[in-house]
Amino acid sequence: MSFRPPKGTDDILPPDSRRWRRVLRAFDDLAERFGYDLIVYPVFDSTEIFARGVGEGTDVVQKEMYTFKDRGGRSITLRPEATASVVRAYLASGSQIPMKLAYAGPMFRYERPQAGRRRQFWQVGVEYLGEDSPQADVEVIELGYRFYQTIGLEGLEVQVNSLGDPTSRAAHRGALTEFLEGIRSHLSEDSRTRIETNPLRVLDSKEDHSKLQGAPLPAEFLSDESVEHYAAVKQGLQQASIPFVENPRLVRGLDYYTRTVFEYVATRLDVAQNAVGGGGRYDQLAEVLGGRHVPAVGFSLGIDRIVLALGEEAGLRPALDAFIIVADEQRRQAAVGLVRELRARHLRADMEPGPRSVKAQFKSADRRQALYAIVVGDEWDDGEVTIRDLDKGEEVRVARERISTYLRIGGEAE
RNA sequence: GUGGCUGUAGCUCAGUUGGUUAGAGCGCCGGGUUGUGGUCCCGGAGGUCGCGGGUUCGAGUCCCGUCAGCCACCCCA
Repeated sequence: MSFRPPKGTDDILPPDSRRWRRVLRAFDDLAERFGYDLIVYPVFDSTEIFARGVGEGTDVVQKEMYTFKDRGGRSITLRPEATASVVRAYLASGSQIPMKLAYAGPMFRYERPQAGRRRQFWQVGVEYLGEDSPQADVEVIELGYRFYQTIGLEGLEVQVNSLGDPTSRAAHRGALTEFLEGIRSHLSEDSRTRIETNPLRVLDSKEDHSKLQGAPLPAEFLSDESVEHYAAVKQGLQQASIPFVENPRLVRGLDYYTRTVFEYVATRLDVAQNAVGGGGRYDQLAEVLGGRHVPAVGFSLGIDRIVLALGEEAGLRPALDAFIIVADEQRRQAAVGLVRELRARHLRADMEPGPRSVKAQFKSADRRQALYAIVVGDEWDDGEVTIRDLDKGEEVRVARERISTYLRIGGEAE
C-alpha cells in the first residue's frame, strides 16, 4: 500500500495550502469587485464539447485528455480547460447576455509531469460573454493584471497579439501553409505534420524558431475591423496604465481564439513554466458548439504556477491571532467562552480541547503559529487575562473586554 | 511519445579505492520540579540502504533488470 497521490497529482497541505488559500481568496474577491458572478459547473463533460470547442487538431484534444466511457456508455472527459464548458453552460441556461462569470477549480490533462506541469492543476478565470467591445478585452486583461499585483507577483509581463477574424485567419492560414510547404524539408517532424493539422502552431515552435524568419504573421492579414479593434484594445491598456508588449508570434494553443490573444508571463520562472495565465477573445466558440453568435473574451490563470512563482519568500501571516491557554481546569469554561467570543468577532482563535500542562499548551500555541497566547488563570477573577506576544516574548495584562481590540491593534495604542 | 538525473531514518542529505554494530541536521517523544512556547542543554525512539537478480570471502558502494520520483523536449496554465 502506497500513500503517494497518483502520478502528476499533489496533496497540498499546510503551510503551502495557506498560500493557496490566500491566492484563491484574492481572486474571488477581485472578480466579485469587477462584477463577475460565480459559475460552478461539472468537472467532467461530454467529450464532444472539448473535441469541438477546443479543436480536434490541438494537442490538448489529440493526446492529453482523460477520456473514458461511463457505465451508461457515454464518452466522458475530465475538463482539460474551462472555456468550452462555460460557454456550453451558458447556452444551456438560455441566460441573458452580457454575462460575466468567474470560476475556480481543478483541470486535468494527461501529460508527463514536470515542474509547473501537473496532471491535475488548478485554474481560476473569467469569461465575459456576449460582449463585442474592445473595452471588454481591456477589462479582462486588466482584471488579470490587478490580480497579479494584488498577490504581489513580481516580474510579470503582459503579452498581446491579434489573430484576426475568421476571414483574415483563413487568408493568413493559406499564406502560412504555402510558406511552410516551401521550407518543409527543413522543419522538424512535429512541425511538418502541423502544416496540415494546425499551421498556426508552428509559429511559436521553440524548435524551428530560427527557420521562420519572414513567415507570414497574423497581423499582416487583419481586416480593417480587426485592426481597429486591436488598436482600441492597446489604447485601452495604455489608458489603464497596464504595461504590455506586443508579441506578433503569440498564437495560443486552443483553436477557438479570434482577434485578441494575451498571455501573462512570469519572468522570474524558467521558460518551461513561465506562462502563468492566458486568454483571449473567442467570438465563434458558441456557434462551433451549436449555439447562436456570442462574442466573448476571457482568461484562465494557473494557480500552481502562480504559487510556484510567488516562492517561499512571499510572507505568510501567522495562522492564528490567538491561542487560549487554560491555566487551571476550573477556568476551562471561561476559556471556551473567550474563544467563542473572539471567533464571533472575526478573529482567528483556538485552544486545546482537553486538559494539558501549561507548558504543553504554550508549545501548541507556538506550533500553531499564533500571534498571541492568552492565559486564562487567576487574573480572570480580576477581570483580566495575560496576553503574551509569542514573537517578542512580552506579556501584558489586559482587561477582558479589551481583548479583541488589543489583538487587532497589536497593543500599539496601549 | 523522446532524452537526462536520482532512489540510504518522517524530511533534507553524507557515506571515502567494496571491508566489522550505516551517520548528520531538521522533525518527533521525554527530561532540565510546581502558570510560559520558540532559543539553549541532556536523553530516547526511528532504517530489510526502492525492489529482483548477478559478481565477490565480503555489496549502501560494482554490473544487469525493474519500479518509482524529479527535470527537460513537445505542449500548455
